[in-house]
Amino acid sequence: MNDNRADSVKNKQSKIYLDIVEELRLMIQADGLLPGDKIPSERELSERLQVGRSSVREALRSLELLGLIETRRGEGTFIKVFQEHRLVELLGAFFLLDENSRNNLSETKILLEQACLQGVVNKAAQADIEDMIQWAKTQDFDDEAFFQRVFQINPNHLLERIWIVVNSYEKSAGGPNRKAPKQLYVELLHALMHKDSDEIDRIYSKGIRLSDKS
Amino acid sequence: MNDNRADSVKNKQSKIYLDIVEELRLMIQADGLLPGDKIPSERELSERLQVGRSSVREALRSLELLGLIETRRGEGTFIKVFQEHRLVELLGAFFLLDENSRNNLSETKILLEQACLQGVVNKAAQADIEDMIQWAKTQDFDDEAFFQRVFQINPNHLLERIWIVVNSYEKSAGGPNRKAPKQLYVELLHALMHKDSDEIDRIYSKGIRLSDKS
DNA sequence: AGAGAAAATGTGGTCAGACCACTTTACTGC
DNA sequence: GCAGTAAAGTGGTCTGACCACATTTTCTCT
Repeated sequence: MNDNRADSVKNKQSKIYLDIVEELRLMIQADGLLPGDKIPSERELSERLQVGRSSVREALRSLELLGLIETRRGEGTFIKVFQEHRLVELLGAFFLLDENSRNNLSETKILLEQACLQGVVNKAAQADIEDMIQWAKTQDFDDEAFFQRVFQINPNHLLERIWIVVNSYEKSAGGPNRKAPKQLYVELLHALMHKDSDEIDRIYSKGIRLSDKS
Repeated sequence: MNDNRADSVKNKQSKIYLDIVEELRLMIQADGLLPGDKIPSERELSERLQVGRSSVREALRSLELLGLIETRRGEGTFIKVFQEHRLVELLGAFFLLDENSRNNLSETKILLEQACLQGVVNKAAQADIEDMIQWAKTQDFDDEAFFQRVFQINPNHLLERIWIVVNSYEKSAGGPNRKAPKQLYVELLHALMHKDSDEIDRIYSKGIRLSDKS
């Protein structure tokens, strides 16, 4: 058996499908593939990586359940825009989080949101904030939708992605359903526009986060 | 959603492996299985659900990647403690193929560290801090090892997990090699013990994070 | 030549069976 | 009783075969 896979040489330590997940990650990274792009077919991957098609499928199905890729019968497999997937809800359905984890989730989420708000103050485009004020005035939204947008206008999208995960987890764990008066959100946006950090912190901590105590 | 295929009568609407995931969920719930418990073997599931073993494996491998189950060759498949999930790690690995996110690594890391320090002030056991002071005085360590320990004594281990990912990726992305005089770290620990938030922030931001500018 | 139909091709979806590697259990001979 | 070995059970992987669906190519009839 000449397992000539440049990097992992006969690495029986880990399971093949995990290797493939990693290979795919590298491949996507190397080729600069973006959401919507097509990745090689199962058969081609199987041949290229010198593994059975079933192993390739185990890897792809895993990534699909994770929401990272999407497969369309007869067409192919495509990279998916990462968004909130029902998967995380599934997690909640599987196992309940213990009290401690739940608190961690809540705390971490708040922390990310506070950091995001500061980030917006320091680095977001003023125009984005103004747009969001218009949006807030005309649209209906809940707490989640609000912060989703706030994270979008923060240039640090890594933070956004972490928040998405944590937020999903918290929801699936049956976290508190936060919802403050719309007015507060609008005030928060104005404070953001005026770069009034203290006011932002006050509205967020004392106002929006008031109702639920963790 | 008309996701009603429990009966599975020629219902080609959804993929088999997703059905199996759902079946497993119900099975676990019905039998009241807990972490550590063993679930039926692949072959038994295959027969019981009247599906191919490869489909069963696709489902199991997906759940395994999610960290919901654990498989041990020759033994079987077991339900895993939810705490050990690695969703954050996984998603993190794929997030970072996004070029833009890479630039946010340093910023996010600092943010996590600051948050961790505040968390230690508010919630860590005093004894842990004292232990760490002893450790710091007698051992040799670098910046990474120091914060690794700080995160460990912070009760919020979710934060730790996130940091681990961000940190490792920053390293692999060739981030700055931070290293402050040992004395500063010791001072930081003392400030932690005295719960002097301002001092902590000062030492961290102006001292330890002095050299590198982001 | 053009439009529509039919066939070929490509791709994911699923299954069955065959081995392998490893662990647990049962059995056997002393 | 005990050690050593055989058998059974279980996950890990591969191969090959179909099916279902979508796209592309080819063919046929006007």
